[in-house]
Order: sequence, then structure tokens, then C-alpha cells
Amino acid sequence: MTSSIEYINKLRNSGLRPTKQRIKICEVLFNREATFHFTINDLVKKIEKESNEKISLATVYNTVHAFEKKGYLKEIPIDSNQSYFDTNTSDHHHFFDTTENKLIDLDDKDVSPIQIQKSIPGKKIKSIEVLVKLDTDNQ
Amino acid sequence: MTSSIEYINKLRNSGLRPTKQRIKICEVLFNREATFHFTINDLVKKIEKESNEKISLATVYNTVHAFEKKGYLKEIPIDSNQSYFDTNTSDHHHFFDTTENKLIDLDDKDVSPIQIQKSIPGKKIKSIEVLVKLDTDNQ
DNA sequence: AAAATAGATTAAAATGATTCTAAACTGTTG
DNA sequence: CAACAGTTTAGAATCATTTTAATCTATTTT
Repeated sequence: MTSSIEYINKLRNSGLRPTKQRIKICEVLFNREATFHFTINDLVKKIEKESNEKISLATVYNTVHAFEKKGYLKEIPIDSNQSYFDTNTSDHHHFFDTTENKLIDLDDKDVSPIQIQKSIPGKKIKSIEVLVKLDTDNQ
Repeated sequence: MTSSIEYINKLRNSGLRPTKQRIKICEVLFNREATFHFTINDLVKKIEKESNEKISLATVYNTVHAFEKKGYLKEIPIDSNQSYFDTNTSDHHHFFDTTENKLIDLDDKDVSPIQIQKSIPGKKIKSIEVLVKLDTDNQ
């Protein structure tokens, strides 16, 4: 449980004004043990459940993008028309359960180290992401 | 260079009527040596360039989805709001050049074999996809 | 501590990719 | 060739996301 004073400091330290909307979103996103994988829609629902006052959809988008830019959130590419975000910003990979449309973290130790033998002149590797799609096993 | 008769057979064999729109789309997609990575918008532009008659956008969407379902195309997940498709449906991975928004194939031999140490009860692995994001190297 | 200002929030409109609709059209089968 | 099922089409509808422009608020200046 992190107190809102810590979120206020965190926000201020990264050059974001600690508004009541941003503090609320911090609480929803970061006051939890497990990693939180979400779409904007998921987040809006959580906010509504945990709060009486509503936050405008545009603010939720703005805040998520601001947090992503500051490195507090990571976007996960999935073949969907919705963006998925992850509160775990460390280098790690994912399962994606295609039946339930849910992301599951893979620890780094769960995936063999990945080496890329090819390089493109003038380009450097920015990230390596593995997405393991899962299906229901009916056998 | 594949003749349109072969596309007609290919379509008929997979239960798709060989209409002139579908044959044209086959020609644009599959009459090439290199793999073709594209968005719907890219494909529409290619069709316009190579053809006098235009194909309705809805038909392009329908056809791409039909081809994907039949296994002639593969969707590649990228953190973008546009869907990317690949004419190379074999198991392989990708570079994504984030400066130019372009996909580049990685041969299987360019990526070390990937082993997943974790499993989820009742689920089986459907696919493993690696996306290596590239940035311009200014050093 | 009030005034000024830069940044943030908001509802609503706009955008852009994709999907749907319903009418017209075409390949296939008998 | 008639009948049917599948396909194409333009345009409308949808859905996630972004923009707009007015209002509001945290911070800085005086």
C-alpha cells in the first residue's frame, strides 16, 4: 500500500502536476502486488468501481500516455484493435490467452535467452518481445 | 510469375469463388519473390497502381480476412492501430523499424531457438512470435 | 496571499481503421 | 438458362483514440 504522498512526489519528480485525477489513476494502477495488464476500457471500469467521481475518458488516455512516456507503463503489442498496457515495465515476455483475451507475464527465467544473428546497418535493437499465444487444450 | 489459372485453382480448391477481384488481389500479393508486408492501405495503393478498375475497400478487407483464415496470410502484431499482414505464413519472426514503420523478416536461423519453461494448465502453445524493435543508431 | 501563467481536465466533436448493411451482381449447379 | 448461394459495392455505422476549445487548477511571480 503506497500512500498518495508518494504518488504526489513521484508525479512531481517526473514533471507531472499531481492532480487528483492522476493520483487516483496511480492508486488504481500501482496499489497492487501483481502486475496489472489492462486496456483503457479495463482501467476506466476499475476507476469507476473504486471512485465516486468520474474521470473523463480523454484524461485517462492522456494520463496513460504520459505514464508510458515516463516509463511507468509499457504497451504490449497484441493482434487486436485495442492497446494493452502493463504496469510491469521490466524486460519480460508474455503469454496471451486467445480464448479469454488475457495477458499473463512470463518471467525472464521462463524464456530461454534470445540471440539475434542478423543486423541492419544504421539500426540498433531497441527491444525484443516474445508473445506466446495460448489456446484451450481440448485433447 | 504465377498465371491466373493457378490462382483460380487455388481459390476454388479452398472453397472461395475465383472472382476477378480475388484473382487481382492474388496477383498483387503473391506474384513476387520477396515476402510482402502490408497494411490494408498499402494493399489498396498497390491495387490502384497495378490496375485500372478499383476494388471496393470492403472487398479488400473481406478478401484479406478470407485469405488469413485459409492460411495464405498471417497477421503480425505491432503496437500500432493498423493491422499488418505478411505473405510469408511460415514460422518466423520480425524486425520492426520504428522509424520507418516497416517490417523486416527474420529467418528462423537468425533467432536462437526459444524454449518456454512455464505452462498454464489446460492451455497449449499456439504460436511463439518474436518482435525485435529497431531504432535509428545515431552514435 | 492575490495575480499571472502554464499545464490539466473536460465534454463534445472529429478522425481513422474497420465492420456492417442491404441492394445489385456473378459464379456455379442442375 | 434458371435458380441459388456466394460476392461485391457504396455508404452508413461502429469503435477506439485524438483533437478542440473552453474551463479549471497547480505553481510561480509579484
